[in-house]
Amino acid sequence: MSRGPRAASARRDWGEEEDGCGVLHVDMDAFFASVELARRPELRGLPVIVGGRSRGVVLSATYEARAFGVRSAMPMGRALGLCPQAVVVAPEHTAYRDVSRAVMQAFRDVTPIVEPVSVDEAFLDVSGARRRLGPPTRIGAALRERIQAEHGITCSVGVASTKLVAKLASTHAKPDGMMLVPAAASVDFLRSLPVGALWGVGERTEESLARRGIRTVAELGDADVAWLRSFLGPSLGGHLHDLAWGRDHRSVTPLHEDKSIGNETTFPQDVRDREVVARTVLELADRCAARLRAQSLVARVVTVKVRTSDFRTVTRARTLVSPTDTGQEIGTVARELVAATDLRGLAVRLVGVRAEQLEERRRAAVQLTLDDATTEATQVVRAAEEALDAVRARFGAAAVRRGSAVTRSTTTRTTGELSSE
DNA sequence: TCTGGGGTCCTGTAACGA
DNA sequence: TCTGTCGTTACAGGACCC
Repeated sequence: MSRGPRAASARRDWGEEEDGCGVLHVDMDAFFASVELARRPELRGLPVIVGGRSRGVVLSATYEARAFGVRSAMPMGRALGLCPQAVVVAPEHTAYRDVSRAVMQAFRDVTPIVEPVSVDEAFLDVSGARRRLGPPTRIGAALRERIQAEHGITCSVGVASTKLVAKLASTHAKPDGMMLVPAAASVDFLRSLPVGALWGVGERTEESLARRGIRTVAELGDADVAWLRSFLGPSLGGHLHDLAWGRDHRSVTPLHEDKSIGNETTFPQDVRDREVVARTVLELADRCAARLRAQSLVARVVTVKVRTSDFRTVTRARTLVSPTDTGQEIGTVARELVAATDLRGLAVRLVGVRAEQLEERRRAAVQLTLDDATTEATQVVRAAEEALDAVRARFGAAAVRRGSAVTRSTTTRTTGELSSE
């Protein structure tokens, strides 16, 4: 869901000239909630909130729920306070992923230059498809029709000359609309918006700018760049000033390499028992490692994240001697990092494990300079974990768990390091 | 109101080797 | 041998995105 604010008196019509407007931004409307409505038509017309457990936040909400002030990322308690009659649906991520894949494929039928931004949005470069399929707005309309027909969900499309403007245009077209911003109108369009609409301006930056009297993109553009850099930093200051004048040279790039892979979890209740925390860290490390292996990647850095009951977050990282993709190695390092963290006597709210500095396993294997015994031991561990990957692929993720990650009462049935259930 | 989980990127600081 | 400096790297924290 797009967070960016719109201008209160936003103009929707900026002209019809499509020359040079080769960038489409397609954004599903209330994606998770819409998929749920398509799966369960009896919910249509009702305020529906997709969200997690007691400590969760709103992941998505239908426009009926939004009418009560419900927004994404809002704590569930508050959302239900605003809209007590809302139907709360637990998220079904595999369903969303399936729809997402099909929608992305529909985009690729139009152009090979598709850059997914998240499960529910993507940029398309359609400048090469014009002769075959017509002007960008015709392509956008066809896509909207196809997605509605095949999946029963609506989306909004922004058409512009740059990614930033296309993205903002789709936000203004919501819900279930399309908006074209001709290249010549880009700067006027941008200047009509509040600064918070720009990518990279979140709550903090918006506040910082407001304190200095800057509330609109026009005011940002007219400000002195050196002055902006002095309090926003050299990178962000220059970048935002460029965006304010429509200078956005980022192209639509279909290829994307993961920079990190991580898993984290918030406990239903804050946890004081360090053993429970350690067990959870091992489970997260295993999930992380399995994802690395699935992508044939290895990681050189292991990072842990611990959030205490006062919502303070601490991260600790360690660079490994050689990159790895085994849960055992990642888990050992992660557990040590967590154990060495000073929690000031507070209970733990969340723990996370992340693998960083990723490289292809094939390439990393050539560079390994480990002695033979260590290499052999690592290979044995990896072979065992790969066997578990195969079991999980067949019988589900819960089919096998690490012995040390299982509570005492269940380990009585097991004898080895790994237990199956 | 009480704050998820998946990420990326930037910045400041400390450590280190030349 | 000691000290200062400079560039690089690692680490920690935080802002931001969906």
